[in-house]
Amino acid sequence: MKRIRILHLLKSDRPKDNVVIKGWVRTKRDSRGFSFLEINDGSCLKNMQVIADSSLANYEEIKKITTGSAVAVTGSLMESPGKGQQWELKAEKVEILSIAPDTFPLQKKRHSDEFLRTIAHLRPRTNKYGALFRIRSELSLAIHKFFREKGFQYIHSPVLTGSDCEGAGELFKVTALDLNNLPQKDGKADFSLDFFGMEANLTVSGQLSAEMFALAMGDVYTFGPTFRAENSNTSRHVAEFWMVEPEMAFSDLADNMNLGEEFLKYLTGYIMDACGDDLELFAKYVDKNLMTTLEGLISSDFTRLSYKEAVEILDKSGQNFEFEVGFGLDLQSEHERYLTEHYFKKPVIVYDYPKNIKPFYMRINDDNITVAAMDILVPRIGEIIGGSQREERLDKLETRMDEMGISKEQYWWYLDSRRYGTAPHCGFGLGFERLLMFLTGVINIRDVIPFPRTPNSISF
RNA sequence: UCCCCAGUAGCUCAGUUGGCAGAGCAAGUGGCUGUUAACCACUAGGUCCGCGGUUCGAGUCCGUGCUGGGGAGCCA
Repeated sequence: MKRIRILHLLKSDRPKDNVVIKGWVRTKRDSRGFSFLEINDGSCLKNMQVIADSSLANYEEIKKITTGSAVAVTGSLMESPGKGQQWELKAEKVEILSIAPDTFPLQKKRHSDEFLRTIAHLRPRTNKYGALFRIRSELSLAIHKFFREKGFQYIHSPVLTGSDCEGAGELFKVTALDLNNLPQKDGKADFSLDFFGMEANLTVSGQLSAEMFALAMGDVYTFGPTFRAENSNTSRHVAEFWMVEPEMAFSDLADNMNLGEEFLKYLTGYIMDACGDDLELFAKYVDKNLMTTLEGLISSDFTRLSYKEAVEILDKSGQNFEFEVGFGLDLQSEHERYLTEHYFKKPVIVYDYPKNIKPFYMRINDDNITVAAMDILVPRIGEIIGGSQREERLDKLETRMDEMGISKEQYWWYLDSRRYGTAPHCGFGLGFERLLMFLTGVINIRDVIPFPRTPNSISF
């Protein structure tokens, strides 16, 4: 008989006979003559309370069931006479699929996030991480739904790349050469003998691929893993993370800001709607202000101001910042958080940054000093979206690449898009994990990705 | 990579001035007629992160290494 998921069973509007559930025992409470089993199957936060009577043939075995054991229960769904749950399952058969020995590391009480990271393979069996990864799954779906409704097409940008893209961060090198016996040429490794005949890396961004496709298919997006080999040891960085990168043809920076704002509001509303029970756990135990923050994002118009105005506000703030504020200097975490958390108290979009702190592909403004860039800042996270209008004019792009010492030969294909039917276009990148942190109130990025990759840590 | 903090039972943590290694939960045994992170009693459980030093005596003080965390930079 096919198992029914606890999520669906708990939504039943009437008693049901002959149902089968399969899952893991969260806790067992024995009474004289019968036992209560709390079963969780991962389909939802709630457990199914199972009543196992001593009249069951294998009751002596049932009494030995431990936390973490896997069971299949056949029985009748009945109204529960006890308080705390509407339904319970009166067992007719309890099949013990496997008993977890007493070394099972999860206790019924709360564990620290630090400890759970050391058993990342078991943490989805806890309430918090089960809820988190259900939200992660729903959020992925919501991203596709948003773009589909907007007429965007999904592009699979490559994971292996020959270019280093915007020079964003350190690269993970990819090779099929024998690292213990590297072929040498002029004292260096000879990658002409490697699989691709040249150096290859894991991608740091799908943007350049997305641009090529936007200039063919109109509106597109990528959503996939990206890799940075930076030795970052913070609660906001991992070496492998997922990024969403939309790219729109025939659009300018204002369109880009509008899309970013609409996108964040859609996703936040979607999760509040689709993940009520799971989100409630985070509002209750992780961040008491979570719902206020999320509702604030949905209901407010994001403040839009130029980088120049932002610097003026910071200058006049009277705050004692650790880092200097001034035109031409990048905004630091503390500056971004001051703007969104204290000064405006809502999401903020900063645009028109000085060109010297931004990459080569951003469109130069008429002042020849700033570029058409925009960052969206949200409370608690800081920068959650970074984007720009791209430089579509071939001569300006080449000049800028020369200035910055970027090889035009290597990017011949990128420049081709500006030779043949170039058009204004723009896009942005959103760190998927950072969005999850914002939506759940979780403060460490290692806790919103199934198996985090950080310096010195790739055991799982 | 830099600055700061921490490491005691399977887990969460206490351990006073340097003087017998502790509690709750988990585990085991027994009890309890409907429990809700059940409850009650009992049992068992320790390389006090590693190495070195000071001392009559170190979980406690000093040095060093490792691991984890917080903050910063880099960035998403």
